[in-house]
Amino acid sequence: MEASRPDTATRILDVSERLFVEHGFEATSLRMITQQAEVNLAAVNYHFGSKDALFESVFMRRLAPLIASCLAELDELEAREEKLSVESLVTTFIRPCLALSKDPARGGALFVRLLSRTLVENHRLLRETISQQYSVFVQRYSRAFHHALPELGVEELAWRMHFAFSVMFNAFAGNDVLKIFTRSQIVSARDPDMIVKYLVPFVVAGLVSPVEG
Amino acid sequence: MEASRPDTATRILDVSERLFVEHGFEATSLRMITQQAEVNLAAVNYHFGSKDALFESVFMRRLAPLIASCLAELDELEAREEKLSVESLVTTFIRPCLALSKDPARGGALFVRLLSRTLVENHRLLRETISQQYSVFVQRYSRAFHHALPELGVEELAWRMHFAFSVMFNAFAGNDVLKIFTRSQIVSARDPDMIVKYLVPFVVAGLVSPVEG
DNA sequence: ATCAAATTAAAACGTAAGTTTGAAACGCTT
DNA sequence: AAGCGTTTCAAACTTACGTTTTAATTTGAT
Repeated sequence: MEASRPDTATRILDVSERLFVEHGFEATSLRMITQQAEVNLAAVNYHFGSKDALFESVFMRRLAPLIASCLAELDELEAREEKLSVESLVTTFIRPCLALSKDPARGGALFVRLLSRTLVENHRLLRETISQQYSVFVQRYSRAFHHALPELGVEELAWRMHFAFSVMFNAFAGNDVLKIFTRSQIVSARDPDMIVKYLVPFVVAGLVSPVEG
Repeated sequence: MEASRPDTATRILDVSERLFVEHGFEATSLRMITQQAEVNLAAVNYHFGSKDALFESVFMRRLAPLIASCLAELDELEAREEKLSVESLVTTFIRPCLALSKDPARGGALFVRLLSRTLVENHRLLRETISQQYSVFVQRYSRAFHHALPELGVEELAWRMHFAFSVMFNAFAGNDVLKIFTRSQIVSARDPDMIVKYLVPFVVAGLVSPVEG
């Protein structure tokens, strides 16, 4: 028996996710999407209402579970340990990202790249909808890191978290600044596990480094 | 006497730089550009040939001097010191970025954001033209970091440089992952000098952290 | 002042975009 | 099998895009 063909809406979501990552939102046309999804052009507007609403659907399908996974890991860790290590905190974020990256059924590494693109493109969706729904994400991690690194002031901690999530995020998204300048794809030919092997120590070292006098 | 109005080509470049950053290449139309630059629609194609060529001009106007500044700092440092510290190496990259960020006449922080967008959008320009012209950039930094951190294997060093440039780059571009989830703009309300105060220690700590047994 | 080159201007061209429409096909309950 | 809401389909609509064209204007050297 063959794998049953997903319904129209799902086919549209899957193809859109890939095309939005490859070409960006503006450069991806509904005709490209519907052609590759083998559905009628009007199907997008019928099922989602508009191209903008389609984008939001593509986005939220992956983001909600990812955030939930991170917070679940955080819950579990806080229930298990009294004093949280920075490395274990970092891992609560990295493990769900890693799991997502290795699971083609959930879009694999595609969604992290989409998130990255969307962040840089500064979509209205991010500024409005998501920042309201998931502000708890930052709050939880801020509290946890504050307990793990009590010697850091709030400003310094905010910066270090900013840097830490920035580098983790771009690592999973495969955004290699240096590949701009060189053809070698050594780093970008990414085995997700390899990323973590080098990523965690780097991030932890930056987070725990002693404050300057 | 009033400031003389720049010539048409310059006005187009200035407006394009801002609009490409704000809306991206695809979402920026020649009509938006020429309208805000107060020039005729046909001026873009007359002076630059095409929208693609305009983008390349916008991009190279800033990139070439920035790269040159970094390499000049590197030259100067290598001529002055025998053994290079990681921090001084990091600074050869950060100082030109900082100078650029603080100089509105050269586009200020705009160009770093444009570079960031272009990287994520994976433009043909980056894959082809620039990687050939500026591969020396990566080579120089790779050699310098290898001398400063001889105990690191080539693979581990490549990853750490990848992470280091990633976080520096995103810091200057103002790409704050966490701002997705929270309205507070504490981190993003960026005084460039503040960035450096916290950025350098973070990056250096990650780069020099001991290799794991 | 003149003339050739460079630049600006207005208008139109062909194409592709997102969206809408109305009919046909389908699936399910009765 | 009939009827009805849901979904699919082909086609057309409006709009905006990048680009080209042709003429008007400005510029600069003789």
